[in-house]
Amino acid sequence: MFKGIDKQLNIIKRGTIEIVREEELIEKLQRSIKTNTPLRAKLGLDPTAPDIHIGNAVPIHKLRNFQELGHTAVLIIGDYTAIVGDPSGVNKTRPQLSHEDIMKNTKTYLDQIGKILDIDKTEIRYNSEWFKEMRFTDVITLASKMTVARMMERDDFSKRYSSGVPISLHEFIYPLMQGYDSIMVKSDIEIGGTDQIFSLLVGRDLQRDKNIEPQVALTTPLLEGIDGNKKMSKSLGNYIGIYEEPKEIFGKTMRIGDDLMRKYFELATDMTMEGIDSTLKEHPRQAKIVLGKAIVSRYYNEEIAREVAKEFDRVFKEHKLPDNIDKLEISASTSTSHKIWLVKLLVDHGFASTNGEARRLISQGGVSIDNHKYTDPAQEVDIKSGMILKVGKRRFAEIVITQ
RNA sequence: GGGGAGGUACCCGAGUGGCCAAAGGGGACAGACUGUAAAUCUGUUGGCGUAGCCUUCGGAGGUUCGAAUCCUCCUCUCCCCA
Repeated sequence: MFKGIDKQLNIIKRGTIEIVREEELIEKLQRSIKTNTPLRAKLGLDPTAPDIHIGNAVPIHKLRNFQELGHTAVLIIGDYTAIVGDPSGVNKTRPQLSHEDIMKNTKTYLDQIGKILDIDKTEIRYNSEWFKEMRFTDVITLASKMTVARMMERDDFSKRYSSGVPISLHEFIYPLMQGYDSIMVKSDIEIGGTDQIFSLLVGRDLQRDKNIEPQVALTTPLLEGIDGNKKMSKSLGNYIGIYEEPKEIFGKTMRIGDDLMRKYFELATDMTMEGIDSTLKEHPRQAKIVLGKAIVSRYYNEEIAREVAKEFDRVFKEHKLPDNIDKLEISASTSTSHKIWLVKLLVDHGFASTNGEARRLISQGGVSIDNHKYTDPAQEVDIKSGMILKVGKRRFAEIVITQ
């Protein structure tokens, strides 16, 4: 029923940074095979941002690997840990989320996770299940398992402390909560990004303290955002969301730096290492197209991937118009002559958020209609249906005048 | 509880009475170059139908012809002592 140890290990180890400890993982796998019992692989996600991107999808795909190997995927929705906010790797206290935000984010999370995991086979648990029942004395007891010195060994905390950035007391509780989750779901293996290692190890300590066999901690690399240097995150705006339009996913992928390609291939696609190696020998642009298609295929399908790649070439290589241009409807009643102030046109239809921004776009040569560039912010244009408005390099709209 | 230092635009950070819509950097946006690359270079980056006007420097008052800058109170943060 379960694959052999080597086969399983091979899959499990791809794209991981560290396994603490590998011997224990092997033991667990052996026992699993012998007793025909699936292992429980845990991944905790805090619904702190409403979207999943290909960076935080990395550990989710790792969880999927376990699921495909026949083990039990346990997904923790950290509706209580989200109240605290994971201090890992950040340089300031995270804002506390309201219950409504958490519930809203949870909903989109679950919708999106279905793109990666087999939801029906996934054990989904909310950590409010046990945390909301806790009494203050329980919290005190839990807190007693951790020392301040150990907490301060962490880079993120010690840096904040020495540079005078506040650390709130409740942030110390976070890893304890995450570790406590492991006890409650009887975790055999916990997956997390490399920045999670501390919390994962705390889980082991807490389990040991309760005389439970410690979980194996498995870390996956953090994926840099499309800017190429900072960790991919929603708040930095350097992410590729798995729920974005295929052409957005593809376009954003094409914009990453060449040297980031290998990592994206390895962590954001299902391609084999051999396939990746040979693809990277091609012209970088060609390789990047393969990458873009692979990522789109992962969350949509190959046909859509082919289409967006084709469209991309049309627009940016052949400099033609895209196949599908968003319609920009203008009511005829706005003006009888259809003469409209360009600035107003841009602002009214979301191409700029303020008049100032629209003026800037225009005077810098970023706006054209039917290939005619307008550079005077005071410009009024005579618009007709069918005219093509272009803003910047990649925003297009076809003007449609409605009665 | 006592003492000290601070809160400046999206972020970091300069600015101690007028020359401040506020240096510099980062980010973002646009342009050039290109492979829509990346890197680099140039420009823009509070609002307003913009040679002008309006609103900003934690909050509320006050002094002054004039306040980010001085005073009072409030509030938040950091450090030292207890």
